[in-house]
Amino acid sequence: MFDLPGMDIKLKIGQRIKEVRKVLELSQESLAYKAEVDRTYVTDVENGRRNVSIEILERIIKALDVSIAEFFNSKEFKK
Amino acid sequence: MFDLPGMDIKLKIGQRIKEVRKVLELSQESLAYKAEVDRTYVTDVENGRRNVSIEILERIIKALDVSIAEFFNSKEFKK
DNA sequence: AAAACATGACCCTTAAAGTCCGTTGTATTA
DNA sequence: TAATACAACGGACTTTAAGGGTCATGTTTT
Repeated sequence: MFDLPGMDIKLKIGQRIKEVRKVLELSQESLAYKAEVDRTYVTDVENGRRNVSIEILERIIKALDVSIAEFFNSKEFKK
Repeated sequence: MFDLPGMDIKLKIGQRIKEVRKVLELSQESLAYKAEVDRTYVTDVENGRRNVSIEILERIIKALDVSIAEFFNSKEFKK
């Protein structure tokens, strides 16, 4: 995992989702199911190809069982 | 300012932006200019009428001179 | 070796995000 | 009385997010 300061926000979001998902030992598909989004959509988000809206992102974060504050309280989102 | 647990994420985002903007004594228009978004867009976001994408939100947060982590490290985004 | 599972990479609609032109209301200040 | 600054709102327009389809690939299980 990398974290350059000027790194694309979409990639940061993606890797953070993947990171939390892995801790929960969830597949992309079951995360997608919980968040009520398409399976391929989760793939795209994790790979930084989607500029997600805050409502969809909130659903995904909720499905990861963390608060929004916790989700963003990670190295790549500080400074 | 209120904060019900089930409150719309769009409203939470909006009031948080307004809160930080007021501290900086910035007008909606000059924030819009800094964030390179339309002036009417800032009004809409602050009033919870826009489902902002993460890229636009990042620009607004940057224009508020806070990190993304700091922005979301606020009561309404915890649990 | 085949089946089942997980992920990734395209491609393509349509619903919605985001832009831009206004106008209106209010408060302040000359 | 105007003149200025800010916020809110509307309508029309352009761009893109959201969602879905399909095929390919790699791993694991039977």
